[in-house]
Amino acid sequence: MIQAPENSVFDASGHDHGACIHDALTRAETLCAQQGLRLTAIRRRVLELIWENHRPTKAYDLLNSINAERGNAAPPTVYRALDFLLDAGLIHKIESLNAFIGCDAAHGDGHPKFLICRACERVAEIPSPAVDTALAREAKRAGFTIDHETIEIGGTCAACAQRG
Amino acid sequence: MIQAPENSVFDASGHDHGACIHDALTRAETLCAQQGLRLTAIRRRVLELIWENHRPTKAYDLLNSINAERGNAAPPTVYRALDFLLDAGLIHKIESLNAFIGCDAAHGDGHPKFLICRACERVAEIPSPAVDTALAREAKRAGFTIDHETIEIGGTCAACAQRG
DNA sequence: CTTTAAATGTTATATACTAACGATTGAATA
DNA sequence: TATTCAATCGTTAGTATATAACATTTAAAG
Repeated sequence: MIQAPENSVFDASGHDHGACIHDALTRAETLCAQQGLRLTAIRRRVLELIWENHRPTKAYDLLNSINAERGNAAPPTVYRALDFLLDAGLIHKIESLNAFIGCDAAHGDGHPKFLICRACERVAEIPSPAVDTALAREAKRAGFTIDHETIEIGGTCAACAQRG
Repeated sequence: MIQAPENSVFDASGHDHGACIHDALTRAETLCAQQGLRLTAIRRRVLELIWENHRPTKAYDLLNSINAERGNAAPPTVYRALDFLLDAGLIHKIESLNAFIGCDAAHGDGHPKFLICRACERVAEIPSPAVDTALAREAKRAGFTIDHETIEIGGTCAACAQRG
């Protein structure tokens, strides 16, 4: 189990990880039901593995886990599940790590933004309307239409900075 | 030659590409001389190829170009040159494309930020103190120390939007 | 049921990157 | 200028990430 640090967005103290995973899956089921998407066994399991890990998770780690359980997965099995989950907005890809993390909807309506601690490998999905506004202004100035934002801030979280 | 669109940061009208490449290499030479870095033939040629392309350029495309010229390059040849150029701040890696682009210093002192047109594949490196400020504020709120920012905004540039 | 589109299995391959070690080069200095 | 030593480069091999293509299975809809 992850040791609990003490700051806000990275805070894991009082984090009931079992409930966290359960909630994420419930949200996924609700969303898929609403949108007429099929959360199949593989897709559900991949999502669950990502939430269990609660860190950016690599495709081949997922592949190994799936294979340990069912013994018959090839890369496309996992990549197709990941593509589905990405399209459904249930996970995000962290481009700078080639890894995937559950969407906790902390970005609200805005674009997702991540603080990534290199020491503990944990990721916080943060809202920041101010960043969105500033980027929207820059885009407008350039006559640029935004589709997607990749905002990944690498560094050190408070807990890791404190422990040296 | 790239057809010239008409907006600001993506503007290529009146762009003398030969001079642009030449300037970039001159800047690189100056910087390396100042810092006691060795801009060797391979490193220089890789940088030049990236600027000639003037788009995010893949490592293996560079490898193929080098091989067409000299016939004896393996992946490490290119990756080592890219590592050098990255460390020297002469190029940036676009994480969302696994590709590399010349640093045009448009970010000034701040972290580099990119507008990436999916239609024409061109990239504009934009300054935005407002974005930097907003992110710094969010990081501070979280007690997070920033090392590196990956900010890549995908979308459509004005010229591509106009031509449909 | 039957049909059919979606999902999955399977094989193969493309793309991205790195480790390790020997050979060469070139800058510093004896 | 000869020597030395660290930086650079060549080379082989391997690991990591991702996709193409097509066969088979599943399950939703008629």
